[in-house]
Amino acid sequence: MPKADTRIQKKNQAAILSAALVVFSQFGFRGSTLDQVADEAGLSKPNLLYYFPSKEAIYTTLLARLLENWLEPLKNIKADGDPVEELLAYATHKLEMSQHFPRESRLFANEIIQGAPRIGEVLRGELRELLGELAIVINGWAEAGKIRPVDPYHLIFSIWAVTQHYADFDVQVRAILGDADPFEGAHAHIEAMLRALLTPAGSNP
Amino acid sequence: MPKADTRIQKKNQAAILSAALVVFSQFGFRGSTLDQVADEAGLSKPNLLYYFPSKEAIYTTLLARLLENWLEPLKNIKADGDPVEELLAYATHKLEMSQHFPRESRLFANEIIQGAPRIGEVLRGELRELLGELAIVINGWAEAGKIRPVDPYHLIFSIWAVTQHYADFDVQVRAILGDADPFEGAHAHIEAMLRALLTPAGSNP
DNA sequence: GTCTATAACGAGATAGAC
DNA sequence: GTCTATCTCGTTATAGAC
Repeated sequence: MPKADTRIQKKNQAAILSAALVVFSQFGFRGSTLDQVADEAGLSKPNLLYYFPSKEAIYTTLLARLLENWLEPLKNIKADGDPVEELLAYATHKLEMSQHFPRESRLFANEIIQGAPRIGEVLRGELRELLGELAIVINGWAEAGKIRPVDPYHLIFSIWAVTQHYADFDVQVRAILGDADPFEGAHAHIEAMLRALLTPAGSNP
Repeated sequence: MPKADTRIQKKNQAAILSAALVVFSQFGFRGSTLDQVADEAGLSKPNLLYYFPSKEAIYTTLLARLLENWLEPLKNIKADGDPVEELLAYATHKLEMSQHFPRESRLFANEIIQGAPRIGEVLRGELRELLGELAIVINGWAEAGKIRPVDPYHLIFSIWAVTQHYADFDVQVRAILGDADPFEGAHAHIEAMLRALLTPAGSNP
């Protein structure tokens, strides 16, 4: 990102990043070419490299932005809220991210599947720490009898898995469902699954 | 696959496919190079192309083999078995595939994320048909009161999602869990989740 | 700031000796 | 059957005109 000065520069930078998201999320870093990104952005290839020093720089800029949005919802789970509703709200938010930002999800998935060479440190650092804190909260809820006992880590993994599945495996989901909108049924199913798992025995009908 | 005659030929073919699985599952088709596959296989690049006519041919051979193992467990769900146990056995089997064949899972994930250009027909054809039949079975179980009412498609999606997550997002799972073995906790969690969701109200403690 | 042209390199595939 | 050498093309990145 050389200079973020004029309006047209910001616009071109945004166009490049938007185009790069489309391409990288489909083919991964090594499978994508600058020609594809340039075409998608409506710019020439050298012009891309005027705004960003390298292919790598475009990709890492994209990843860095993504990680912020990725970690932020985790921090919004409130220990003093209603446990089941807090976790349901988190899962619903993640599902809506899959619905409205599927390319971001696939970009992330590509990076992880390939061994997370560029964000491994974040996973082992900030993400791990965030989840450690959340695990304590969830364990506290279980001990207080507000939810049924559950492994907090695998609970989060399963929320990630089922929500991101609808973005990352979108092609497969739509191949099977045909014209039906996946997300309506998905939300109802995930809510039912989490309520069945988490709601303590003897709570409401 | 030119000739599948002699023993050494079969061995080299197997070495190539095994090496190709390692490489393609990590970098995807376009991100992988024949040099990498040749190195991994301990053969020269021209020698690879003696056994297979092209890079594409190696990849599609791998995909075709994978698809058989991928679809087969679905067919083993028996309509006359105990519903909850049948579905649990299927989920357990899928989880064990993630544990013992994670590269196959990542190869499949790469292909789907990139839009399934080579297996889209299988998804819209055989897989869709298989799931249609299974959905009828599951709906029958629900109507007979043997499981709680559930959307059969999203139930299968969620089983796929949570089991494959442990292979495809292995790096992230291990970054968070550290030294702990993911699969022990995973199995217990998935079983608890499915039993909570599926077991009809008023069945055993 | 944006373009054409091109350098430098990597990768899929082939030729031909052994 | 397997190798070395090479052809050819696609890709990243740069040089330099406008």
